[in-house]
Amino acid sequence: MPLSGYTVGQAAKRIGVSAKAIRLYESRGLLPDVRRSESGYRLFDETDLGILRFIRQARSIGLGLDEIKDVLALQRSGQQTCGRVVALLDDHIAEIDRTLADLYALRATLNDARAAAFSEDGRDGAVVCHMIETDIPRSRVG
Amino acid sequence: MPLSGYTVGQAAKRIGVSAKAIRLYESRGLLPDVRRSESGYRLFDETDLGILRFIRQARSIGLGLDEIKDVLALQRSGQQTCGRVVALLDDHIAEIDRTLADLYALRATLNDARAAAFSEDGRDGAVVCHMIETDIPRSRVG
DNA sequence: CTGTACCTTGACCCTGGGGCAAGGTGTAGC
DNA sequence: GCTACACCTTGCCCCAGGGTCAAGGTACAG
Repeated sequence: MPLSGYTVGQAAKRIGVSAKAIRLYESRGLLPDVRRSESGYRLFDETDLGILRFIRQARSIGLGLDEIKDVLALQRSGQQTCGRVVALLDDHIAEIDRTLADLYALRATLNDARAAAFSEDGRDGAVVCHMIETDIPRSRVG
Repeated sequence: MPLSGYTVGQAAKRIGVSAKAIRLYESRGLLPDVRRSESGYRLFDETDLGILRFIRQARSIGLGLDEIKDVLALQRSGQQTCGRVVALLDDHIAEIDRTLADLYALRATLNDARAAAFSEDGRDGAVVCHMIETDIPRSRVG
């Protein structure tokens, strides 16, 4: 029985996503009502590929599968999705800013730790890494 | 039978880590040979608390449990840990720099997407979000 | 007919724990 | 002693976003 439409592997190759990822999207409800062949193969049409491109784009800018699912549901119901998408983008931008700030602080901390790691410990003459090794008694460590 | 030493909950409170986390550390081999009471309760001494503080510190600067385990093993074997720790820190700093660059690019992309989301689509007069909604035919979406 | 390339579902693995359940234990009050 | 309650034990499932492997069915070329 010849297959009309794209199998999951073909769709994966065209979109640039793994077949496993596509099955995951379907199982999470992002890609409902995928046609099946008599033997159970998924058969994707151009509409499905469009949705998959959408998902890939949305994933690439950090949206989660649940968020993407919500946007897709809005689209399917004929709603305007711009407001929702912009809100999601704003949330993600804000979170990225927080993450950036955290990473900068972490980077500074790591640099300090790196510098401190070379200093000598006065307690017992051993060279230890101050920033990290705070209170491990030598009795049980060495 | 009165318990001599800190139970997992007491240790957790003193260190500022969840009891569940402490059990995880033990199960991953970061905290070997924890003493047990006759009834099976974990009993932590000051040495254990020192190791737990070490783990908390190391976790706070982004080291993974496996990495921390390696450093602890070096310490237990009497090795100098500074070199290893510095190498780990360098790895993490480099990865943070990569992540920072990625996040900056992502932030820029999101800002572009946000701006583009407000523009109108010429195809069918509907206002859609260009950056994301690329090719989903209206036939099946709306 | 056979080879092999692809498909299916299912289950387990990763991080670093969170949360829950069933049952044992420590301790205090009465 | 009995009870109440907090805390402990182990074990299992859950989170994101899949990766990887297994057992078995299917499409297609030669």
